[in-house]
Amino acid sequence: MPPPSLAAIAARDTGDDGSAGRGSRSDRAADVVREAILDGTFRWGTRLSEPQICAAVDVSRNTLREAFRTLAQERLVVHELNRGVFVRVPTAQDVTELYACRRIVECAAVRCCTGEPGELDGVDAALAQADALAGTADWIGVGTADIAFHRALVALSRNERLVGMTAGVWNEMRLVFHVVGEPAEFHGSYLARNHALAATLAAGDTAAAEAALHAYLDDAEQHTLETYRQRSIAGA
Amino acid sequence: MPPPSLAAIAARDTGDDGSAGRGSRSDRAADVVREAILDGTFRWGTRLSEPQICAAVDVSRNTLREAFRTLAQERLVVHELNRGVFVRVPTAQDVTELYACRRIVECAAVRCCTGEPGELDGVDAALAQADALAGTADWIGVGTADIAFHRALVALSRNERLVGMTAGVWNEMRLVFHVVGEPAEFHGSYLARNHALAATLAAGDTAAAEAALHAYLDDAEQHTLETYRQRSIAGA
DNA sequence: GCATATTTGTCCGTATGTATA
DNA sequence: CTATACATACGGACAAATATG
Repeated sequence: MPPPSLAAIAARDTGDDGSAGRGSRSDRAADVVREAILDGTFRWGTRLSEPQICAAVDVSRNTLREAFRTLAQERLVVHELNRGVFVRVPTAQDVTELYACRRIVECAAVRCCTGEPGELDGVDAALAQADALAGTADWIGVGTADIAFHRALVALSRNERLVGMTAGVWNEMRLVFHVVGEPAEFHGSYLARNHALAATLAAGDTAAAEAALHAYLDDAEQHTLETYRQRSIAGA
Repeated sequence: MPPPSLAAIAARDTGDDGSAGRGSRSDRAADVVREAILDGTFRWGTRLSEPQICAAVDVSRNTLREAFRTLAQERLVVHELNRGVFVRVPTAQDVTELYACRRIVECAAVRCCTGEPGELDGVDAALAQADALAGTADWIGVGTADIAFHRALVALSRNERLVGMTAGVWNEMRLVFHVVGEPAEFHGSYLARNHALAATLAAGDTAAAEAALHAYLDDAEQHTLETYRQRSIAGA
């Protein structure tokens, strides 16, 4: 297999904002690699070679290793001693735990919904984004917007710490979507349910919304696990 | 103020297991510094000087910086660009969010209690530890055991990811306890309630246990915030 | 099974920029 | 305003572990 287009990654780096001002160098290196993982440039299970990526993003090994440490804590990569860092491969067991976490946190956050004006702005924005991308058949983008929608649900708790705590969950969900291959119909069916959920919330019926969300996550979990079984992906 | 006893920290390093075998050097450096923060050797707000700690734990700056990155993600220290790393100081706002997270996660975990034999072993062990330390008037130890008790409650979910997600919460709670100064009576009153909670769980009444836990966390939050107000600790 | 090449883990020295006294 | 101390980042070096032929 040919190495991923590292040149394109380096280009993204410089094209960011021109001046290399804000944030430390290792943070910006982490940004570039994170983006490449989330959009699928670095596929699940790929080993990330230090020398190659050092050259691509133009940082020293020490700086890149700090960036790797950040990404490891974000659950995007796993670090194996003396072997290097690899893009994480979520197992079937991971999928089960991921959805269990989401049921707990998302349902609790929805219960915090108060109905004050503007509260659902973030939720609606994610929905609009998903609609737009579905129109252009960009299903990876739709998957990302779906994640943004559910992250916006957690933000309803108005608890910055809870949002930060779930950051790793969304990263792993992005990897899960890449693993299942995101066929066109995978996210399409959930887009309608997201709309229904938002409407229930806007109507102020948080109890019904919570119940619907719980069922939604149960269904999505089963759907994902079924896809895992079909493709014989490791579950240990 | 005199610098903390760095020599004692270095001694702990070698006294760990003799051979410096398992884990990377940066991981072991993080272990030493983490322990020093959790047990109060490095007080809240303290700036952690790279040169001093490098000498104390006998690692290079690059390695120590990797360790700092780990501790920052664990929420024990905060990293300010070009200024260094500081032991985190939880604000009153942090306390509020912390307890909100705990209400959500701990109550959900308790609901997962099935009643199978041995399920409460971790919970009981933490209680026994707290009792023993209360007997020796080691109130810092009692606070740590209290945290271990509640961490064991989360483990009832049998969700390794949920346990990992809350790791930062327990670290910050430890810092909160250090900030409030943990007088003798601070943890003592909750020890009895922990025992009652465990008894309710052992009896299989998870609904009552969840209600009691919710009330417990409400009370502890108010108690902590009151102490914050009395000592005029920043809340922004 | 063995020798070799690659890669990682760790360290040092140093230059540059930034904050503080 | 200058000076000092410190954090940031680089490049090079070597040992150890791993992968490859």
